[in-house]
Amino acid sequence: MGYNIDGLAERRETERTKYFEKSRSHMTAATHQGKLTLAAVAREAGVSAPTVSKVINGREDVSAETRTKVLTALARTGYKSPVQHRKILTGRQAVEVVFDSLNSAYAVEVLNGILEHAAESDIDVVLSVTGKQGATPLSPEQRARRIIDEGRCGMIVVTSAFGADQLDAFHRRGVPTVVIDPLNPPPGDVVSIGTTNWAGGKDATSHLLDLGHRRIAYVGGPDGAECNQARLHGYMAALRARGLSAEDRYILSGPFRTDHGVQGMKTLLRLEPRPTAIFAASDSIALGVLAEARRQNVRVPEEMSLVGFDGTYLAEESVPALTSVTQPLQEMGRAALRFILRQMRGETLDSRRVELATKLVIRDSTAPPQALEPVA
Amino acid sequence: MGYNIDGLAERRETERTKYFEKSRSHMTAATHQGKLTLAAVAREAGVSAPTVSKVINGREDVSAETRTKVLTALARTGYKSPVQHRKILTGRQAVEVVFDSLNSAYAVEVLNGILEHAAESDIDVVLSVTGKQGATPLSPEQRARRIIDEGRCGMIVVTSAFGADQLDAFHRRGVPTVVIDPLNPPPGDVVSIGTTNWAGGKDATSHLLDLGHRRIAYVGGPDGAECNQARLHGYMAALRARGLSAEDRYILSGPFRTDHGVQGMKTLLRLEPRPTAIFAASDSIALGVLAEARRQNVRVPEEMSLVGFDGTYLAEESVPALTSVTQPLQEMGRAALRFILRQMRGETLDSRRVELATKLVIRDSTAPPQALEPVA
DNA sequence: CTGAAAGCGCTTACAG
DNA sequence: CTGAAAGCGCTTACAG
Repeated sequence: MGYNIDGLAERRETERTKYFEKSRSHMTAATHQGKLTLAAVAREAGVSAPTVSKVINGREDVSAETRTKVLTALARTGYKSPVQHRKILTGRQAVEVVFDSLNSAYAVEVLNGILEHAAESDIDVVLSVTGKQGATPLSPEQRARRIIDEGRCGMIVVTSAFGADQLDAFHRRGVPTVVIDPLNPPPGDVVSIGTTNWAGGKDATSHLLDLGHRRIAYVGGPDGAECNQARLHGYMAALRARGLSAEDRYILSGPFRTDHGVQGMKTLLRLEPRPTAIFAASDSIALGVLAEARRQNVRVPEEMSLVGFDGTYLAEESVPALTSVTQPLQEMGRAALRFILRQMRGETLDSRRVELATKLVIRDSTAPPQALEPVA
Repeated sequence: MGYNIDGLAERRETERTKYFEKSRSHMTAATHQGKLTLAAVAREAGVSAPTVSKVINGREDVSAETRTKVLTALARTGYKSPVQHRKILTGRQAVEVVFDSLNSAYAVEVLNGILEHAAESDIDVVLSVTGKQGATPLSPEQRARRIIDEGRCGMIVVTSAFGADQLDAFHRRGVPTVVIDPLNPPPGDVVSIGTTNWAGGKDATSHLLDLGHRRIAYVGGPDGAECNQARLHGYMAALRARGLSAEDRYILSGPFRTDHGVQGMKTLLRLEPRPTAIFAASDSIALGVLAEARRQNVRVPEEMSLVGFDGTYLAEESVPALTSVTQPLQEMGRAALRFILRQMRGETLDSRRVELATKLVIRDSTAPPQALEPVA
């Protein structure tokens, strides 16, 4: 056998991780007795060893069908290349995590969830941030290669900087990959985690309608973002359910940032008639709305009700505290890692898309329209 | 050839590390032309390949004389096993980074600085957070052992959870370690990075004095924290320089958190005479002060001036924007990593303690006492 | 103690 | 697109 891996195995017998044990339990009878070689995987998949080699090395000259068979066999047997194998015997696993930026409470909460679950599972987290790439920008193939070379056990993507080609490159090479709240649906088989944005948008809007508001504006997120579209459609659905229709001029879009909220509020306050309530697509946007309201002496919630989205600590700490649609951000992070661990163990996933439930949390920024008394 | 190392070498020709280049320059003519295989080393040593294999794998059944010949040849040719070779060609170094928590703009900014410099230096960042430790709590020795086993190139500590014993354990084992803004001075030789807290505290207070304030309160950080003591002493020095003395009841302490600011403001507003200005030991504390001011309808800066500390985006985005002592947080992160890289390279450091300069940034939360007109 | 020979696991080149 | 065959580099078993 190659490169003295077994000597190592002997010396460090006690350090085998639970994974390794688990992955063994998924091996089929055929592979159970022998070593788990590439040839064994080939047998399992009903193809030749060279074909498995090609799939592992990301060659193009493999049919989609064969590739699928091989990937399945790889997952089922829990095959590890000698390098990975050695890594499992001697070291800790690490998951690669990539964020767009950490400058949002949203990102930090998701990261907290990942870190927590990683600590529990004894896995390292290798963090990087898009835009802070090294001197040499990498092609999707190179990046995938590197992830494999470094022996990462998977990839959590919380950025829109990775296109479908990149995600596909990870997936084709069998790197378990999970995308959190993607702007666009990821390609084919890549797992994605989101929340019930549509329901959240509907809940936020219904709450305002229940309070008696009829002119409700939506200060939305980026036009292209799927989560924003879902929230917008939830908003429209709630209006329609009461026989109201959305007015274009009450619907804005822009980045999930405070300054967009400031601009949006300026725009809305110039309208005649003004809306009496605003549903903001994120807490940061809502804080911008709130700041501009304060500058223009528009009292919240007396003269303007405001609902945010995300439910981060920003919502709790703002004055007035912000009614907001809470997303289980930590849980999203935890779930992402959980999925990767499952894929590593070769378990079959029930679904490629998971939506966790949002929950409207009512605080002090919403009230009936034209309320005369400040909320206590 | 084995495990695709050569294809890799081709594809990543440009990425060879200086390392590798160095080892090449040691190759003899014989090995220069071909690949540097174990067989080539054998030729060089005048023995067979199996013999070299035995030496590399630490077998006993090799004569001392033969072993010496082989070791010499190994050194002269710079032979690397496939695994090592691969690691050199593809492998990256990683620095271990430990935070107390990421739930502060302060922490995220420091982390941003680390990530940025890491990306530039092609180094991975392995992040963890204190309190989210795995199932098995590690002893200082075990933790140090693990850092070494995983081949980390260094350790950046932004937490008070590691005591002097832990830091010492890292240092004794030769793991380059840098502590950022430690609550207490780290032991002996460990490098620490901070800012000019004393000067910052003095600047903040002098600014308020210059505006004409005489009753200035300090809503401080944790009693034990060195950075807090320095800020407090800067505050007192500024007062003394004007012939004023600090009043105990104007000096509070507590955690660097919003709720402490809220409580502090409640306490101060009950005093008679009230202070006309507050120096808060962090932006989060200042935001708590600001929130309570709003609740109690105390206008800032007209009825109460407020200076924060940190200069994170929180200060910029608050309404009114917060005058604050800016710390170069990103630069602290960058500097920490820079120090580790230097220690790795064996450079001698001029100093075990670095203080970066703070800078007072004046925004809209400070004004002369009892100003009648709001600041534009 | 040494190394020729056999073997292992993976990859490559190429015939079909 | 696939896989039999050849090849590579390292290791092992064993004859001397």
